[in-house]
Amino acid sequence: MKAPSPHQPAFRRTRPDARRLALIEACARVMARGGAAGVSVRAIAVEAGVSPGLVSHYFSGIEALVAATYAHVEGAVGETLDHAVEAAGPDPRARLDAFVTTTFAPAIADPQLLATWIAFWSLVTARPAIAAQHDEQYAGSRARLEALLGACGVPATERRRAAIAVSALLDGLWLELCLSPGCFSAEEAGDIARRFLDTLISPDR
Amino acid sequence: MKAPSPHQPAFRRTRPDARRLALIEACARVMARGGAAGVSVRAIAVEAGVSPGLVSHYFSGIEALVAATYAHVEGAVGETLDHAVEAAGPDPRARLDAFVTTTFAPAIADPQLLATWIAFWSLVTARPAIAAQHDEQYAGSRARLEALLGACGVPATERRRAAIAVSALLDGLWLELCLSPGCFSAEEAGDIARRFLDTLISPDR
DNA sequence: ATCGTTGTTGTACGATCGTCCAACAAGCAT
DNA sequence: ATGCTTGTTGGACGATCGTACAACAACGAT
Repeated sequence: MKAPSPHQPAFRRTRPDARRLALIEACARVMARGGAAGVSVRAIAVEAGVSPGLVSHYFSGIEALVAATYAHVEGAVGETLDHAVEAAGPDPRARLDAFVTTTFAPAIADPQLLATWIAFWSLVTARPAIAAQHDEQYAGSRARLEALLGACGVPATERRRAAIAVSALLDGLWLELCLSPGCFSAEEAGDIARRFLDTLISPDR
Repeated sequence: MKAPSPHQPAFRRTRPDARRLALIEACARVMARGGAAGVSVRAIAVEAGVSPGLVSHYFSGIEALVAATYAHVEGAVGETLDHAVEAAGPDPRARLDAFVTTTFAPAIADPQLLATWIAFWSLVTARPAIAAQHDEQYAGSRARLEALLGACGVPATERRRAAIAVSALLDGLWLELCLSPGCFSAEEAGDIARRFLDTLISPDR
């Protein structure tokens, strides 16, 4: 090597939004590995390969980073579900079934993903801002479900309740699937959810 | 005051099991007040009115105390549900409805109670012993539900699935009711669950 | 080639964490 | 009244936490 360069850079500068995203993804990995209790500024900095000071530079605190990570992971989950629904074609019921099946697919019903939710939930009760963020996320999730149910012929007057019910059933199955994966299978969860949908959607169409 | 006593006792001795229970209840109160993240040996000791060293004396660590607290609170919830079922009389469907209604009653669908569950859940992924404890609790909960469903005429071959489904729906509704109490009411949650039970229980009896 | 900006580093700081253990005293047996 | 058992205290200890900040260096502008 001719090596005219006296040294290689000790670090690389990055566009703020890219660095911010890297920190968020590092936070998600740390939570996935060590659980919600293992998150710390230093662990995240090591995971992202940066100095601990950077976390404070991009986020007002560790809680803000957890909240941003939740928002990011929730967005990714939403995209995965949307793509699955779109790939299912035009038939409304097929789209709803795809939504259910994907909810229990390995990419989403992941014990490591649950750690992000738990870390976020643990802040909901005490922090009003976090509670508001959760309400917003839940409202969005329910709206998506209402649209899918409406396309299947669920009357507008029943959509709200139906969406709350489906959302709760899916969440409950998803939670248990993550907490004790050996108790029942993703296929069973999907069957249970689809059978429930049968009772909500009138067959006369 | 004649006060022949030079001083009043600096502390009172207690039977080990009573002190242990007092620490568990103090842990539950601390979690209810400050969320799952606020639990610490010192906070629990202050809440229980004892010295910090006592926590280490009765429990091998803070995680063991959280696990014991979860077991205790879960037992109390189970008793509340059992009493409600018993008070509902002999009719199987009335007993099942009482189970549902009580699940969403203020005593159980309590945001502060959720903190205990979250603190416990945050340990499930990383600690095998905690995971085993959760599996045991879930199996017990499902068995109780299976018995109630069986009494309502759900065939034995379908009981397992039905219990998983009902348990998931109740858990999902309970979770959302705790996380954002303003989104829907306990009455709505009860109506949704009872309507779901209608679809599981054949009316021909 | 040099400058200016700003993303990044590394550390110091005080607070708080869980754990441990020797000393103490409350209450029962004698 | 006295001694003994043991529940209880209270602080020491090292580790780790979140935060703040002055110095540094990468890199585009000039």
